[in-house]
Amino acid sequence: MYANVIIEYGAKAVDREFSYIIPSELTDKIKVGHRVIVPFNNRDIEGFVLGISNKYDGEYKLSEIKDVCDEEPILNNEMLYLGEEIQKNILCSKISIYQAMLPKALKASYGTNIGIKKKRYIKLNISYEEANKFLNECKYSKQIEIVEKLITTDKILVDVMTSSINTLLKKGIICEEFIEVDRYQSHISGKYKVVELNMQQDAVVKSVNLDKHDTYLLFGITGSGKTEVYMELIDKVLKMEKTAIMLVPEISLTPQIVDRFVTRFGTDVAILHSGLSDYERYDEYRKIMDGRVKIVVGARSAIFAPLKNIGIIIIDEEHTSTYKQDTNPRYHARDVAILRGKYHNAPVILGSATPTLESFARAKKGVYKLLTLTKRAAAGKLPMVNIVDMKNEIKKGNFILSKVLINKIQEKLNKNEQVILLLNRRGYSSILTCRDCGNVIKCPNCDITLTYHKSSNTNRCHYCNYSVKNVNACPVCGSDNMKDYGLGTEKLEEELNRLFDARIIRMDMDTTSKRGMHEKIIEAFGNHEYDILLGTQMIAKGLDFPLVTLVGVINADSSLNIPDFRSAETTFQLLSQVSGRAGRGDLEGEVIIQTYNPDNYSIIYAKEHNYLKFYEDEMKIRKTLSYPPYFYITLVNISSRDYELGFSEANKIGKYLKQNLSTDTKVLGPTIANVFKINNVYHYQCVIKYKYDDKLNSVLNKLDEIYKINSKVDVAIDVNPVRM
DNA sequence: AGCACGCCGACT
DNA sequence: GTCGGCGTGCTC
Repeated sequence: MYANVIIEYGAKAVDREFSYIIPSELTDKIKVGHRVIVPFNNRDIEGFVLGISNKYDGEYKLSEIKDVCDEEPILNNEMLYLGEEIQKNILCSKISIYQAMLPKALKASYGTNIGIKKKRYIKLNISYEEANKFLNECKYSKQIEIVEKLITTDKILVDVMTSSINTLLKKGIICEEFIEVDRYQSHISGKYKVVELNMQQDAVVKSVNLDKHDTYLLFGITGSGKTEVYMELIDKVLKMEKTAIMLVPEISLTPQIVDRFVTRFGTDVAILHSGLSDYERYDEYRKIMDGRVKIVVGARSAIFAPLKNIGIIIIDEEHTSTYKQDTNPRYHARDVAILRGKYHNAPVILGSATPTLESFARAKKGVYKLLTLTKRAAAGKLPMVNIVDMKNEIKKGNFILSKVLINKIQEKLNKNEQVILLLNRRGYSSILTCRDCGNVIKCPNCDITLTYHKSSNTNRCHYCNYSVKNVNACPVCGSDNMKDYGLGTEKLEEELNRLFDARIIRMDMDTTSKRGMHEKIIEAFGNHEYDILLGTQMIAKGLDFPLVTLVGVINADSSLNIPDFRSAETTFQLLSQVSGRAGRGDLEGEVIIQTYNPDNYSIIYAKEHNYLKFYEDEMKIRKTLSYPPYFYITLVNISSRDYELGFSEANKIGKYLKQNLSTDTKVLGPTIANVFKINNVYHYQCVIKYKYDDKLNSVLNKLDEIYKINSKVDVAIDVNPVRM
């Protein structure tokens, strides 16, 4: 018998199946999907069996499979099918897709050993009669104590072996039992309160047909109780003896969402997010594989959770760009969800207060079924939003916080209410410049300015992590007449501490890099141990604090100025989402947005909570400029350490695309990428815009084929990018 | 990806 | 005369 194996290496050059002989002693064991050890190029590596046949007609002298790694196949039929389908739409190696589906412990990776943790228990090995007889005869108090205890309790956990235990084991009075332990313990706080659904929520739940596949877009304003709808739907699915996947943005995987699911559904839930260690993740994953849980709550990769008999897939905050992986394999969880929904004949629910234009357009066309929630679930109304023109404030000398915002913060502090402030930039200041020679301090490896971090007194590059001690002198002319511009969260925190006598906590990548810090900050703020929470966009999503009555956006322009055709959309989404954090309880909330562009439509529509108007205006622009959802986009990124070579190859590729794609397809570029130099690698890009192009896939595949053996120039192809 | 060849420069 | 730089090519 022969097996076709894909090997663990993700390199494009070995992205194909290799044939091996299945030795006779393994023929009964090896099935498609099994993880195996094979000799490859004089060393042992791991791979997955993708096919088995009884003849081989190639000309290679084949080697034998060395061993099978697991009792059961790691990839089931559905996963194998998903791999096939996903590869049809995005360009990447097949192995990279299978690896992305699995926790580290189960990936094909020779030498990685992440095992199951077991604990030692002892229990009685003899009958109670015999045990009593032993107690009468035994004269060692320790041994008697143990046996007496084992008569009343089934088994005892043993942390440290003692001589008494060893003796009892040797005599055969007791025996050992090793039981798998669960290394992940979600700290559950509180009890689930049954929430009565309002009429709108109830209508939404009723209009989802759980017996067939359809994709629904649940368009519900912030605070309208989407999570309650999800839980009700999942409850119905469980009653049908089916299972459910619920995706949330990584950042929402805070105790807040986890709590609600765990308190309501208990041990039926497995949680998958990046905060887990490889061991914890393996334990959670095995619960899913073994069918011990019925619900999986997790971030992007949880869409691959090997649940059987799926009855519903929910993607919360569907507009979130992290649902698309930004490294190979560049899959979008939404696409995988729909594939799986079809496979299981189960509905897929996409939920958001600010859906992507693509999704909303599909809902309008009837491709998705539109469900809406227009009322806040609690008594509260949507918050009143005020826009402050910072151009006027600057004239008054208010560079960071406007007078209005300062007054409002003080007012809330006086009332013992809470405040959230959003500033989408970490560090202290983003630009350091020399007043004498005009030099701007830049990263030596990248094409961007260094950000000054006061707490560590370093200048850091947010692209390549380059870090250098700040010496407060110009590296060009030596002058110490340096000036910093640009506002970051560190400086804002300093300013808040100067202005207010309040308990302030900052949440950004720098304060949450340690494991568990994210949860800690959110819990502490939720317990009102702090009055003001300031942070980057990680504070914008999913948080629910009833005492928060004021949300301030310090600089609404930062996301507006990004050169990406979606910048208005992401700004609108960010402002709407963060505004939605205010006034979620009984208290009314308000929002203050500071901006230098008070007339920008995305800011004005966010103020008015008017998604539909934003949608209409933005769609007109997209139509004029031939952008999604009117056209599809594929981004071809050409990168090289060699500036000249990159340039010439990018031109070759541009020409090749223009000549070989359909005439209706537009090829823009090559141009230099958004950030030209990252880590000493120069990036160029071509943008392909198309409605339908049957040549595209083969042309891109050919391009990929050509450049996968080129070690000097790298070509990365991103189908339907979420960022330009 | 990782490793073996293979062909040209600075050293015991 | 050799050690070793990393370019090229192959792996069932």
